[in-house]
Amino acid sequence: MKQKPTLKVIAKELDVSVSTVSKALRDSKEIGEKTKERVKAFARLYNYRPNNIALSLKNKKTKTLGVIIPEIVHHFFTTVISGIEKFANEQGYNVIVGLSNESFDKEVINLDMLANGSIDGFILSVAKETLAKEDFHHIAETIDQGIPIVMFDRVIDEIPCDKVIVDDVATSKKAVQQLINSGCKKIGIISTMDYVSVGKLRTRGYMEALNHNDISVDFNAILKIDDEFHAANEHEALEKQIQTYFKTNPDLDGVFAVNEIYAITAMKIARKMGKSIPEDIQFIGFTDGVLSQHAYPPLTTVSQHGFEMGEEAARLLIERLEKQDEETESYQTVVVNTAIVERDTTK
Amino acid sequence: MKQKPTLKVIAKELDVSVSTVSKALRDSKEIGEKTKERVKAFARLYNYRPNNIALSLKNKKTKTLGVIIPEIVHHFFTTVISGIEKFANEQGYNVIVGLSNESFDKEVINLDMLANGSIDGFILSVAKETLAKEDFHHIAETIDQGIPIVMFDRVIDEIPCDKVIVDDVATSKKAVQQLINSGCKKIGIISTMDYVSVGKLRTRGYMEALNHNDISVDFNAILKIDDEFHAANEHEALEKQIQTYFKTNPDLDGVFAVNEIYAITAMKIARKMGKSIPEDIQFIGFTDGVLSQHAYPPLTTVSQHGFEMGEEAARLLIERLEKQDEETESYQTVVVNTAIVERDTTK
DNA sequence: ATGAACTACTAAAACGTTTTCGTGTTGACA
DNA sequence: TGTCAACACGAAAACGTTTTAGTAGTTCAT
Repeated sequence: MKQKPTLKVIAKELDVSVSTVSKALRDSKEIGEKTKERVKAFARLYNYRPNNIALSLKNKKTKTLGVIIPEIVHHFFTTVISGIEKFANEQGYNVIVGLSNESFDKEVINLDMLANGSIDGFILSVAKETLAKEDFHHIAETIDQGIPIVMFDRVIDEIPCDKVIVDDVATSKKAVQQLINSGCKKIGIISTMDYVSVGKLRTRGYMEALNHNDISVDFNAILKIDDEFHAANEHEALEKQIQTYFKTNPDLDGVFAVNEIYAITAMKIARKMGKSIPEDIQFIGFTDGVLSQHAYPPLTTVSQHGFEMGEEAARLLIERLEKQDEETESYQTVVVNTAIVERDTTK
Repeated sequence: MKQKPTLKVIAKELDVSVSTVSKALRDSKEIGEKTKERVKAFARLYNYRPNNIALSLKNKKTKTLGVIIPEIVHHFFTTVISGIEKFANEQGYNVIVGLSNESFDKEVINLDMLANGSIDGFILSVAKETLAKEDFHHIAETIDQGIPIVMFDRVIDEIPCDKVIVDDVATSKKAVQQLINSGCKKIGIISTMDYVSVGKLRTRGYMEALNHNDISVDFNAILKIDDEFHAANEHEALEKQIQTYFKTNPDLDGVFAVNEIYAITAMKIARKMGKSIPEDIQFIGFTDGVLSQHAYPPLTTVSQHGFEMGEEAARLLIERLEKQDEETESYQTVVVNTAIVERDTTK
């Protein structure tokens, strides 16, 4: 087992000082050519690599980003991570991930664990429980300690920081309009509880589309899924809620769902009730993932471009980190555009 | 913006020495009660947290694990990560992820970037390109530098290290046997190229099952998907290969696919060719993910218990890290068991 | 011959901890 | 009164870097 050489051992071995070694490796002009060569050759031979931790301590920056998301087993989030990773790596940054599992406490712990110098900044999508509690002190405190945060997807309006979102209202309006254009007369929405910002906004877009077409909104056609945080039978509960929803709304011929799972589950249930898609009832989902692509029939969705969101988030964060405190320009909110990808659940 | 207090500023503020502060906070009996209280109160007030980087440098351990996987937009891998995260967090470890994107070079870079002191050990699933090249020097070197590696799923036999796998041969045999028991007469397999260890092993299990039932293996019924590493049209290429496969094997009434995507894509194509599932042709996939659950019809799969694999991998790694060099017990290979979850693509 | 200006290097501090080894002040005991 | 523990604290080293501020030794012009 070869131990990693340090500057000190190289120095001793070559009988020069540590500073000479350091400077030689960084090609300082203070050091003579022959010594430089000697040092570099030795370093190459023993495969010297500067110790990252020591550098972090010295420079007071770790070159790593902390990404905290509610759930990793989720196509949208992993796409975002891919985008973050790509951009971050290109800039020489690493990515450390924390999972909140939609839990407030775990979010706090994760923030805390990493805010002790392990990372330079956070990219965060807020846990549902946190949104429900409306307790954001941990986030505010982190920012207050000088650690920048970029929020994406699930953001908090009250917290001033960089944000990456899609225009949920406009996009949803567009999606519902598409349903209307395809001949739907009675359109429903399957959304989340209002405390989830995106659910609220998408519902607003839904209503705006209806209003815009002089269709009165039927509040019974608005389903807000109440998901217990991590009940074991989560998925059964979801099915049950959608089932009763369809029963109370038998005349639905179009459904807009705010995520893939809701859409696909609804489709499954509709099919079970004997409806054919898209003849009897049409569907559009939000967030384009593998599930939608491979669903039966393939689901028409609005694509959020998660990869791009990740890249943007990483870009915002790294730019702020590198700018340091020079110019503390104000916070940006980047809106990445969306696209409806038409597949077989719409006419 | 409150700056994080250090021991030094606390010491100055309270007019004691740095060592006193450190000891007081760690409840050393060397320090008098009143001083301890004074220090603790102050620390609590200013929310003091020891700087992780400094600790890492001092202790020569970072308490973080590096996880390098080929692809994160993949249900199996994210499940494994969840398992790793859970176990790691419970033990006070963080997880830093690197994506190889199935590329040899990116794998090398990732290993290199993190091996400079950033992490204490690796959990790794090898990139396809690396397996194809059979160039494992970067992995061997990392281990040689004293950084332990745990491999999972895609492992390398030649490299001695801890491993977490499923019994691919036995499981595949079981799956194919199930197909046989359900009345399939002509069973095919959709696998990967042989250099992907799991593809090879699962193919072996397939053949063993046939042999065991005195069915001769038809090598035309064995499809080894040739995926260009990240061609843009990756998925189209896959469909095309499967399509010609079905054409050359018109009498297939059972298909065993080594992953979800292959299975689902094959089902889609079979359906397009007018076959009904499971009446005309039955399917079993490997790796139980959302895709299988929500496929139409819901796909019978063998579940790999990715979460458990992640937990096991983290456990092996952390145990080795904490044991340090005391007892260098030999490497373990943990085999996590599998289960066939029957859904609607088998009779 | 003197000093200035290079050249090529070294010493030491600093980043924030923990820990080992002192050290000065008490109090008790002979 | 002198000696010795016990007590409460401090100084300094160490982890591996980078960087600032020297410092010898040489060269060159005056």
